[in-house]
Amino acid sequence: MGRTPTGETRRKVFEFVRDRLLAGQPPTVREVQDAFGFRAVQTARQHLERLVEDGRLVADRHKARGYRLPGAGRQSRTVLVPVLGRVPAGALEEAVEDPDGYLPVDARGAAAGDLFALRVRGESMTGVGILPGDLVIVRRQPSAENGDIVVALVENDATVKTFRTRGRRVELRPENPAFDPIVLDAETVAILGKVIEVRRILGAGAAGV
Amino acid sequence: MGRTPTGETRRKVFEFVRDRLLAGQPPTVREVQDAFGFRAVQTARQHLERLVEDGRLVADRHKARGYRLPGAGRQSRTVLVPVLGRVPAGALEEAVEDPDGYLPVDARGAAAGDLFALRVRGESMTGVGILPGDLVIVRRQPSAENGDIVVALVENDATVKTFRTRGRRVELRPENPAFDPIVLDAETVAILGKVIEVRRILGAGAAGV
DNA sequence: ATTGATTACAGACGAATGTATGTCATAATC
DNA sequence: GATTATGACATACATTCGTCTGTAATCAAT
Repeated sequence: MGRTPTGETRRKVFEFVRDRLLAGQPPTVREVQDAFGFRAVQTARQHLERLVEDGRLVADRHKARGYRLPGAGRQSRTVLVPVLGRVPAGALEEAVEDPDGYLPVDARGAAAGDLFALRVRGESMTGVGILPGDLVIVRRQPSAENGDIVVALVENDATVKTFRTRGRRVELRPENPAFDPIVLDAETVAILGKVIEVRRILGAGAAGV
Repeated sequence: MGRTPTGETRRKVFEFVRDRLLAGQPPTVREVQDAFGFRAVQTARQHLERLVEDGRLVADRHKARGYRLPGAGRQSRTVLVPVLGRVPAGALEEAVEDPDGYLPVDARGAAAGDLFALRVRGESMTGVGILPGDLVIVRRQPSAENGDIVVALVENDATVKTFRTRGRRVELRPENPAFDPIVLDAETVAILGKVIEVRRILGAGAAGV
C-alpha cells in the first residue's frame, strides 16, 4: 500500500478518535487500524503516538482504550441528575426514586445525590430569562443568600423565586412585574435548594427528557 | 469477607459504572473489582452480569471496557460537546481542535461530531430568554427553517439570531427591539447550525466551563 | 544519487482483560 | 432446621490489546 499525503491521514485519525471519545467510547489501537484499513497495528499506533507527542491526545499507558482528550475529565465530572415531575409536600426523597428522566450535568464539586432538576411552570421568572418549560438544576441546601434563585415549597408546591431577607422574614420575589412577592416567616419557609443552572431544550422535540 | 446487605453493593456497582461511563471512561472488570476491594475478579463480574440481566447495563461481549448504558445511542446519549471560544471566518474545524472546555449534552440523535457550544455575546436575543454569557448548544447544519434560532457568520463573527426567509433573501432577526434585523442574500449567508439548547450557569463560579 | 523523514507493513511477545469452573459462607424463605 | 438464593472467593484459561523489532516504500531536501 502506498502512502497518503503528509499529515492528511493523521488528521483523520485524530477526528476519528476525538469523535469516539466524545461519544464515550474510546477506541482500541486495533479499532483505529480497522477503521482506516491499515494492514498493520503499528501503523495506527504510530499515528496515535504522534498525536500524543503533538499534545493532541494523552495516553494511559498499557491500558486498553487508554487514549483521552487533553483536559477532559480533569475538572469536569458528569453526573446524571433526575428530573422530578412534581415535589408535593416536601417528599423530595420519594420523588427522586421515580424521576421523569435524567439530565447529564457537570457536577462542579456538588455531590451527585444533592442535585435534582425541575421543569419550570408559570411566567414568574421571565425577567431573568427563566421561561415556562425551562429546566432548572438545583443543588439541595436548606438555606440561601440574598439574590440566590431558589426552589421553595409554598403551599405544598415547588416554586422558583429569588430569595431575599426582610428583617426576620424572607421574601420570595418573582422576577416579573405582573406577580407579587411572597413574604413569609423565616421559620416556615422550606427552601429545597439553590438553582445552579437553567436549561432550555429547543426544536421539534422540545418535550425533551 | 462476609457479605453485604442484599442488593446494596450491586446498586453501588451500578452507580460506579454509570458515573464512569458518563465521564467517558468505561471501566474494566478489574477496575470495578479494585474500586470495591473485591478479592476476586469474578465477584465484580457477577455484579456486572446481573446488572446486564436486569437491563441496567448492556455488554459488548469479549471487548475490553465493554459495558455500556442501555439506550445509549437510541434516545438518551450523553456526549461531551466542545465549547468554542470564537469562530473567526468559518474556521469551524480548527476551532473545534482547541476548545475552551466540554459540556455534557444529551445528543438526542445528533452525531457527536456535529455538536458544538458557543458563549453568547450581546443582548440581541434577550426577548427569548437568551442572555449575555449564556451557552448555546448548536447542531451543525448548512440551512435552517423559519423561526429556527441559528448561529450564522456575519462579518467574520458568529452571531445568534432568529432565522426567517424574506423572498429570495434571508433575515437574521434579533429578539430585542433595540436591535435591527440583518437582511442578506440567501447565497451569502453562512449558517453554521441550529441552536438546540440554551444553558445558563448561575452562582459564584458562573464563569465555569 | 544520497540522505533523512514520513508512511505503511509484517510478525511476534507479554500484559491486560473477559470468561469459566468450582467452593464456601451468609441471608432469605418456608 | 432444611432449602434456596445470593454474595464473595480462588484459580485457571483464552482472547484482546498495547507494545516491540525489523523491513520496505514514498516524498522532500541536499
